[in-house]
Amino acid sequence: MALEHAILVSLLEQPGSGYELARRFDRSIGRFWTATHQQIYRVLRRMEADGWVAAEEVAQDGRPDKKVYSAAEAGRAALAGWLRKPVEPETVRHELAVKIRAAAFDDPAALISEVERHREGHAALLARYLHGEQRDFPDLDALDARQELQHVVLRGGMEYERMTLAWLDDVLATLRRLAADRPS
Amino acid sequence: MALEHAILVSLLEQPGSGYELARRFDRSIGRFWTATHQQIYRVLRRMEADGWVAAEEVAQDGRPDKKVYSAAEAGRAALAGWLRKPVEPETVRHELAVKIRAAAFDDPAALISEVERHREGHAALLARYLHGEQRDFPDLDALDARQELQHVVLRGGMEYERMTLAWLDDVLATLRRLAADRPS
DNA sequence: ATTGCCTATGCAACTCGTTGCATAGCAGGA
DNA sequence: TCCTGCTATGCAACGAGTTGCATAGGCAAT
Repeated sequence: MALEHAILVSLLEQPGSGYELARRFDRSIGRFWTATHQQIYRVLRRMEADGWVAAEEVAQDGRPDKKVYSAAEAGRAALAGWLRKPVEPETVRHELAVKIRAAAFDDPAALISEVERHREGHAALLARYLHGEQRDFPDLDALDARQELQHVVLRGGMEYERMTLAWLDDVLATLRRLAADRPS
Repeated sequence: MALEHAILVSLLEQPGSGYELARRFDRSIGRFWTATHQQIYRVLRRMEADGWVAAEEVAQDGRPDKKVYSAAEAGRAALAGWLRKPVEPETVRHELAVKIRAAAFDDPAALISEVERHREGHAALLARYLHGEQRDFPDLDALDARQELQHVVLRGGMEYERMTLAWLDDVLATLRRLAADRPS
């Protein structure tokens, strides 16, 4: 259960309501840990019961009330404990790789447009990363510890997208070669 | 539900029992789609009921009987349909990235050994890929369509590991710099 | 006026995936 | 001899994650 820890990190960086957390998970944090608002609300209630976070009801004008959560001392301690515990390697689910192997039993050309679609998505994500870097890290020589760590994660995301784009080009070249060799 | 499709691909490449499939998922296929034997047995029963696979009981000598499955025509058709349907981008779960951002609220030095452990795991996996490539693709200039597609997926895995190793070196350098700057 | 979207939280039902355990015969080593 | 491990399948219970729906007021556009 790492969702708790992802929420704790997000709340330590900035307190917020369940709704706000859900939107953060749709944007920055969600690049490496996805969650829906349902999960977030449920886990927040459990974390509040466990004393990991503190909630404060905030009445608003012309909007529903919200509960603003912030990380409590027990939560910070739990996070520190988790940091020191080894984590298993991620379980991978790479559907496109399955499709590529499946193409051997069907028409390879049928996959080309799907791979192109994925390529566009990754290119757009890389562009978003680069844009976000310019906005959030205008001076890369003057970062504090927190920003240094955020930026090294961002660099990982950018390198992943670059590598993926190059690989998808490789896949496309392979599919086109196979389609030319044996036109079905 | 893509487990069905991963199983179909594996059975098209080579028929086998649930147990054999589980071992394949631990080795080759499992690099991009993980599954336990429990999932595989359950899904195989459902696929047999749907007519996607055909099963044949095989009595063995000195071993329990096994049910050898092979892909049926309906399964192949379902796979072809799936190939042509767009697939959503994968939901990412990158626990190490969460930990790195969490280190900002704790001691960055506490993460170093964990990152080194991950680095070793990725280096070992890359070595296994390279070894498998030598074994399964001795002559890269004489591949049929199926092998071409298997190899392009393997290239993706290798590139991913190389990129990850470089990134983890970057992470380690960053953590060590932060640990030296503010020794706690 | 109505429609649709945004904020904000939540219930209920479902599927997916994991974990622990059970059976059962055979092989190999201490 | 006992213990461990491999082949081969499966049940039962649980936890994680998804989907559909509900509420409820305000805002903006058609």
